[in-house]
Amino acid sequence: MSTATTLVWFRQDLRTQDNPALFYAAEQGWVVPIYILDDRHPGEFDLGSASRGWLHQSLTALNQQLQGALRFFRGDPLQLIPRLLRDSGIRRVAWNRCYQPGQIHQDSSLKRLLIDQGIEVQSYNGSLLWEPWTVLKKDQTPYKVFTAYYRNGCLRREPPRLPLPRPVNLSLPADLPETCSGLSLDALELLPKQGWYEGVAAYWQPGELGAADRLAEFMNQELAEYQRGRDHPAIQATSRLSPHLHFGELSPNQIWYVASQYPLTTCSEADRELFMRQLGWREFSYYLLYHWPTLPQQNFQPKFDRFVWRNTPQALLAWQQGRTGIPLVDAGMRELWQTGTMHNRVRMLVGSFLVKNLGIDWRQGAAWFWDTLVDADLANNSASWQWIAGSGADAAPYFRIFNPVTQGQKFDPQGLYVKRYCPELAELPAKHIHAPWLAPTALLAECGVILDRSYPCPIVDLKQSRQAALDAFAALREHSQPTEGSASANRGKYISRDR
DNA sequence: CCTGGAGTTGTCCTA
DNA sequence: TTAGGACAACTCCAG
Repeated sequence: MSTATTLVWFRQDLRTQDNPALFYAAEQGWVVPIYILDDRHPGEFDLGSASRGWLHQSLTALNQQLQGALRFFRGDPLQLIPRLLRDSGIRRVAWNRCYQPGQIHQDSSLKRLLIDQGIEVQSYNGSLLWEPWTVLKKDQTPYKVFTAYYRNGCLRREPPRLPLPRPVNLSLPADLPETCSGLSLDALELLPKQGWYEGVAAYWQPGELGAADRLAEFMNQELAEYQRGRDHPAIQATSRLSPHLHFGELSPNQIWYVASQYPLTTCSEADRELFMRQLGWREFSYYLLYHWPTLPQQNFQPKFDRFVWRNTPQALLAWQQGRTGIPLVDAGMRELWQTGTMHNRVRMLVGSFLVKNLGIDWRQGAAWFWDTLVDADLANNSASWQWIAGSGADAAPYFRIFNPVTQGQKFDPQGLYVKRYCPELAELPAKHIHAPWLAPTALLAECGVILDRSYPCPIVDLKQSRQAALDAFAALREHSQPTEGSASANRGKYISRDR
């Protein structure tokens, strides 16, 4: 194989458009695309079950885009890639960077290893608008506050790179040695064996084409109502692009430029900026994870280490299964189970409920989301759970505790969202749907609701548990010590999570 | 080094 | 009914 051939290693960039590694490899000659499933990561987060199902479909789609030339492998990239290069005689490798701490570590080891063997290695930024190490304050330390990071750190520097086109005339050689042909996609065993994934799959169209459709539909149908609708879970007003983004079926750059160039005759400046700001939040999560790699395991604010979480497996199970007796919480948790996603506002609310009303460690919530969300993303998941718990960077103040009844009345006033996922409450009038335990007994009977039988009573008293949380968080304050938040102090160590 | 303004998404009580 | 303030300091960040 000549030096004009590049091994292109796909990871979280499962697309052919705006894919720097693929684009520049194709410019240079032949391309051998590979995917490696590494599900024996030592000290790394394994893919959750929902993500594995999505990945299977996304790889199917990518393989179609690549005319069936994608080669699948399973194992350790540090051993596989050097072997593939040896066996095939290919002397160049390209990939787009990943940003999980374990991946960064693995990639730099691999890069060193390959360069020592005289292999040319090309790595690109394919998944972030701004590289985390380029956005720093004047004193060269990383930001901890979103608004300053986004406004002064990101928006004032040079704009994100423009998206690249799909490579024309992709040259995909077929004549590689037998040992380089890899496995079938099915041999990766990504599809969950249980039937539940079929329900999830019905809601989504994984893959580059599905992602492009979703983006176009969001722009044309939903962006104009974004500000007004995005907080109402019964309405489809959010972009639902997160799983596509997570697997790199489209890049943030593609979204950024489609949005920023969208004519203001159709949407308002406020809608557009609010939406683009969400991409900013994604950047901020990756930024935090990069500069504070312990974000998935350790409280960003060390004073939370003193917090004593309640170990109540039954309450955790009730939360996971959507039978806490709080309709909006249960609706959200059931949406998650049935569709692999959950509306953004409801995520905050079920998170607040788990941490503040049930007093359960945010890591337990993060672990469940990790396993069940099709958009499970280490950066977003960790940063967001720490945000809602109050332990994070620029987090919600501890006294900001969501009341799921009030939130329901505000954002699901008709109870349509609750009714969709809690059909046993469907007959209840809107006035009572968010707090059935307060409804008149006669009315409940009339609507076919038997508390503790057809639908549970609340497993906690909202008012009492709120006060308990306020007291517990206030106690953290009394003997608080100076916090050491230095980036360098925390860097380097990545401890595997106990699952 | 000092200073002052600001900080995603809330709730509850009071007037 | 509704609007405004309290909640609790504390750190961050820019000038």
